[in-house]
Amino acid sequence: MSYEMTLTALADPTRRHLLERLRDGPLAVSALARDLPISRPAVSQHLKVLSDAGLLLVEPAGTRRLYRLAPEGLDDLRAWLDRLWGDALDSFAARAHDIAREIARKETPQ
Amino acid sequence: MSYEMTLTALADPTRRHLLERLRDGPLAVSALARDLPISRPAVSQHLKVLSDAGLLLVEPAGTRRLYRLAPEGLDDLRAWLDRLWGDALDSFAARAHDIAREIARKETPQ
DNA sequence: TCATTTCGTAAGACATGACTTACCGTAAGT
DNA sequence: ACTTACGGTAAGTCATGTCTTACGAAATGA
Repeated sequence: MSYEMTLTALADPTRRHLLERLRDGPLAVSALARDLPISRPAVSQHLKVLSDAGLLLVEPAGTRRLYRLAPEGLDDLRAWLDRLWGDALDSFAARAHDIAREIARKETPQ
Repeated sequence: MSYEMTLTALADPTRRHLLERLRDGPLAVSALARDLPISRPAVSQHLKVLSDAGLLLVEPAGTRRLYRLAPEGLDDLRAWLDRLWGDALDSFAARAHDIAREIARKETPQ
């Protein structure tokens, strides 16, 4: 949902591995846990974090639960990144040296 | 540098706050620490993480060190996000229900 | 030269989060 | 009804990371 939760979810290597495996289509929990060095409950916990962050969707299929990437899962994060690294950044980069010299002469900021 | 380090750096609320403050231009360490509820050394440690991840550039100015956003700091992360949430995702989203029904009938995967 | 300011690093305390095993509920097959 | 397979949750352990204080190095000004 929020970009904060998205970043928290993406910060873990195991969770990134899960996302990359789901890149090729939906998978059940046991299938995801099969080639990981951790227990199945641990995978379930990671899947919960990813789902709560809006990155995954679940679809029950019999006794199994199929997880897949949520198409709009990255929207909030992308919006935040775009806002942070916006156009103003480029102009500042161009003026960086001038600004630094001003500051060195104590004209700006603390 | 790597998108892994970028994600680790962006996962912390304090570091995100630092980035947002630097959105408006370069600042020194003490200035950044002034309106944060943590000590100045803690800020220095966060700035090191951000710099190591390629998100910040440093420019010495007298006894001070001016930190600013690195214009290309998000490039690797953006590339990884684009690859993960690629076009194939949409087609899978469209076929999700069909796939789920196949799986429920045990035709696909574990 | 001496004092002051700014900042990085080291060492240790503490909180957070990623694991484990144990357990329970649900769906499907016999 | 009984068994098996699948998966979520709880409780506790352990590692990782985020703080703190203490200290030292470098630049500035008197």
